[in-house]
Amino acid sequence: MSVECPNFASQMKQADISRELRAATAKAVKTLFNADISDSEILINDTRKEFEGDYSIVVFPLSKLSRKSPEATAGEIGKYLKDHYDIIEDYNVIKGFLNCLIKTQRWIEVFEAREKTNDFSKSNGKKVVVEYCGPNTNKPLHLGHVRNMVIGYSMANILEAGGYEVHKVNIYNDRGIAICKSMLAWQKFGHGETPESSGLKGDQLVGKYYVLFDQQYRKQVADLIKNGHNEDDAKAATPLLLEAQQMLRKWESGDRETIRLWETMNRWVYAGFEKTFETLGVDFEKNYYESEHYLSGKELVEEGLKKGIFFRKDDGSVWVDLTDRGMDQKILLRKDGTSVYLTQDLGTANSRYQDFEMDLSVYVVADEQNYHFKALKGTLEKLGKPYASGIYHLSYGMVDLPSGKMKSREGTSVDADDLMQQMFDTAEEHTKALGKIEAFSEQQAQVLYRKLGLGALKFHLLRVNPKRRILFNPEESIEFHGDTGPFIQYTYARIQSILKKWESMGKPGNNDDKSNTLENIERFILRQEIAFSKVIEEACESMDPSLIASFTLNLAKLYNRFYNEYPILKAKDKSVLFFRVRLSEQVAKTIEQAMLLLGIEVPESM
RNA sequence: GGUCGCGUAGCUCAGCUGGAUAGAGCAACAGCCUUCUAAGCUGUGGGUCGAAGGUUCGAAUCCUUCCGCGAUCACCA
Repeated sequence: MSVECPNFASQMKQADISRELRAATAKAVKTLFNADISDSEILINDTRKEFEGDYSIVVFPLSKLSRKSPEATAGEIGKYLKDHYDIIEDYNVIKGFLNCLIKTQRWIEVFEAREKTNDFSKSNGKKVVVEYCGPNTNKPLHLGHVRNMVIGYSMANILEAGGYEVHKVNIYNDRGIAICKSMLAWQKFGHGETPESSGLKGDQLVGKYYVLFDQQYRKQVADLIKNGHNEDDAKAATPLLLEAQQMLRKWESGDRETIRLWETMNRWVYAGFEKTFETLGVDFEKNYYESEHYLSGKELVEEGLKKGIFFRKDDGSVWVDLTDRGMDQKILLRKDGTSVYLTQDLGTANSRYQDFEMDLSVYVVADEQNYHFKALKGTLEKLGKPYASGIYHLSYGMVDLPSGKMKSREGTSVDADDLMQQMFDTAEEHTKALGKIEAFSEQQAQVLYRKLGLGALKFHLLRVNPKRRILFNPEESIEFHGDTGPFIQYTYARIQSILKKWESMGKPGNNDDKSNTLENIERFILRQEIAFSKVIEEACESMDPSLIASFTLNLAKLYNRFYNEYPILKAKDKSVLFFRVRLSEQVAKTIEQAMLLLGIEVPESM
């Protein structure tokens, strides 16, 4: 059974003039020069603003087929197009570029088609799981997690717009030595402190003891060094570290008291994380816990051994040889039979496939783990797992401070909750300074500050290519002017203001009022509008939300130029007024959709 | 040392599978609100696209070498 539902992408394609032009050019080449060329081989650019035209066909490659000069070739193709396609108003040739001016009528038709396709609904029949966040449970979330979450959440939205059925999941690294350090410090120095008794968010409370552990630990190391130990010995021999290791062993052997403490403190952390997720506006369909999976993956190792893909060394440890893929040998089981990181991820990948049977599995994880994911994928491929090829590591660069890497235990990391609060405060300052929201209730104002603060923060993180490192200077606050989230939000709010005013005017204009002129800037806006679906496709293919960010920024810039240079509600001609209102409305819709793909909300006024 | 990534204006970044005189924002300077929201718009200055070769009609983009920065190559996760 198949349901015919409007497919955003395919309808948009019908309204894609550059695609029409490409097909027409291929036909022209066939007719004029009797040469075959596929549509995709024809390169079409937006005409640069210093020349007349909407789209430019790059003719250099075609002159090989015509055996004429680029200019002559362009001239012939231009004439053919103008004679045979009524979408061409005129053309001109400059060097090897054929600049085509599209008829106003065609632009209007395309615009009307665009107006009708404002939702994405058609599925591509594929499932994707997006794993993001992946925190340790011994400390609160920091700016690095924020970048991760914002990328993951946005990429999930973009994939959904691209037709995927999307499942967002989180993985909690809830066991190991790190959480034991927090537990031990709390046990020794906490005096029974709880989130309730201290008023601290649970994750902040647990993080406090993680930092405290490190401080006490350093003190002990210093003492040992003073008493004649060398540094390496001292680091390994402090009573605190030995105790933490002891605690980890007790945890692994299932010691009831240790497990109970671990459960309690993790519960605090999860409650704290939930608040941060809610404030940031991200969510997960399912949570995975390392504590439930760290033993799994062993069956896969058995399977690999049986198939002869893995091998056992003399000491009993099990390895996979990835040298044929330019990697090394990787250990899978220690000689005592315990599993390592890679083994665990083998196990989680497997159970994830049992849970979702996804076609694609996206892991949003920092680029320090590039090698690990290459090894994971390579190992699963060797095992012949059906989901191996669908593994995609969405690798992003870490966030640095001017002083270097963020380190939670040294207290140098930028706390996610603090940062968001700071953004809200800054948004409030800016807004109050402008004094445009007197009509707002306190409640409405708070909602606005949150939208603007998050808009600024998320856009700042998403507008750069994920694989780039980001330098965050706490001394310089994130901008609200220029190429920013609030600038785009402002553009949206401005349009809403126009639309409201238009309504209060009694909505002058109707569909009989056909405009037959377009300003250049209006054509530029339309050209940008109809590129949206292609940008979504590209963002899916390259797993890169920054493409959406650039697109949206450009659209907002074009609109603001238009807004500043031309009257909309004050246009003299009613048909022009009506068209400009509709164009504005459409731009607002696109901005809203695009921003939602980034996980950013837009305000009705600001 | 091996592998991978990055290097574009003072700063932060765009630049699609090679295409026109390399584009924005910030910062600096000069303009634009009795007119639809000035978180806006316009203009000016600012570049040997890390370096050198190569491929091409054509290179920031592709190839090679080199320089600089980072990550990784853990029986940590």
